[in-house]
Amino acid sequence: MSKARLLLVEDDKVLAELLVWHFEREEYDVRWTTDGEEALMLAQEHVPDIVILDWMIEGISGLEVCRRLRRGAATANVPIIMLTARGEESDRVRGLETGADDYMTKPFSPRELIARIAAVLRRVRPALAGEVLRYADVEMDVVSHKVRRDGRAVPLGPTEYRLLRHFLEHPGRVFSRERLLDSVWPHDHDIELRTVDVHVRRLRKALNEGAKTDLIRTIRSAGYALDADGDY
Amino acid sequence: MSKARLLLVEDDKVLAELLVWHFEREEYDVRWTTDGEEALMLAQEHVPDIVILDWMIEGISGLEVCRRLRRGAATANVPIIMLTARGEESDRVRGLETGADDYMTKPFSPRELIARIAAVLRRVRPALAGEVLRYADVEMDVVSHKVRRDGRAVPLGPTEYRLLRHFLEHPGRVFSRERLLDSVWPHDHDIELRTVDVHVRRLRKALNEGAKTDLIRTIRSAGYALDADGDY
DNA sequence: CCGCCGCTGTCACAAAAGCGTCATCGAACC
DNA sequence: GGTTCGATGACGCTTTTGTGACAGCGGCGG
Repeated sequence: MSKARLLLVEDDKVLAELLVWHFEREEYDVRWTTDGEEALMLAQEHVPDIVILDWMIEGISGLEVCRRLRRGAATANVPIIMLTARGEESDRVRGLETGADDYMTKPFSPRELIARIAAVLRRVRPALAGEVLRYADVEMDVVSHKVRRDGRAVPLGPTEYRLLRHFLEHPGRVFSRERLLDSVWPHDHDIELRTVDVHVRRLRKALNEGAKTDLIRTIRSAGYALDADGDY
Repeated sequence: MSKARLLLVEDDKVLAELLVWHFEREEYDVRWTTDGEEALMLAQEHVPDIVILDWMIEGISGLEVCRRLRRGAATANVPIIMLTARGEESDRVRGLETGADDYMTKPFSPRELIARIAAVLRRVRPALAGEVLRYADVEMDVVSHKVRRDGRAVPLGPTEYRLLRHFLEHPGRVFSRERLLDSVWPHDHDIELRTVDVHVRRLRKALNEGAKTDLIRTIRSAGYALDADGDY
């Protein structure tokens, strides 16, 4: 599993360097900027797994950055932890309501921030926390790379594995072929959209071995989703 | 979509009642216990959408409850917010590492807790956090592309889906066929005005499956509108 | 170093599903 | 009662998805 990509937006250089040091010790792939606009650009060009965002930064405010990240389709679901010197309850509530996932008041301990980051990531990308992913009767052990359905081992190729993992990390959510190519395939070369269909088919075939119900729902002209709900 | 089910484990009765009052105002379906063992039983028998857990409770400790919830297959993914009087950093980190999703130190403001609950739920069950369009007994989950009426799944084609979505985004408003073609159809080629009629019919048919009342009102020589008011 | 084998990406074709149009019927309006 | 506008069912066509086959790549064991 690749490292989790973290974007830090903080204009206090001393604090930022301290945090970067801690983050790197935790094996995060860190990117750091002091500027709101630049943060948005960076997030656009390579979507991070989590954003640590100071409220008071150069250029546009942290709150505004948060709002804009939420508006962008690609970044709408990236978790955000806000940092701030403002300890007022109303500020905290406002931050959370704007779409932040968590909120820490300065001064805080890096260890606690690390712990909160881990808690948020565990929720958003369980695979990064080395847990077992489950959905309906499917289990994926991220550490041993084993997948079983209803207790029975399911043989998967590398791509099918990544595809299934992506679905398991976001059960129920619909993904367009584009988005799947973007998040499941290595970012380098251009691949035909329809290739996704083929891999979905292979995944289905492996997963449904033995007359099981299909867990992957096709949403016409929209994409695919993991879905055990038979009503559809 | 039904209300979010919340399990509160807190043995300070005064605080608990205050919180319950707040939770109910937020339309949560609240269950409250003071005891750790009982909490586990309750969680077993009816899996909650989120658990608010005091660290210091009767019987086994909150931390242990947290750990056991995480171990149970059914409850492994239920988000947990821990409450505690212990403000020590090491405690907070320990709580988060045990699998809590968030952590609040007493005293705290109910508003902030509410905001944190919303933040956590938004991530875990988008459907519970307002990414669902509703009108009367119709719900459209934009993330999973599912539509249900009165709890029953409604199968829709892409165009019907977009059409309904448009109506749900502007309930009660009347749209001319032109306007609908303009905002619901892809902007490329010219389409016969009457085609709208046909799609409205298909949408009605799917939506009214099983002798439901018609939710789409026809306004003669003007257009269509979403409208549950049967007085017309 | 060679050859086998598993995996991948792409294609062409088949099967669905959905779409737009029309002709016709029915209801509302004047 | 005539006229206008909307509802409806049928139908051929287009778009989208499913599927099987295949050739290329790359790793691995021999």
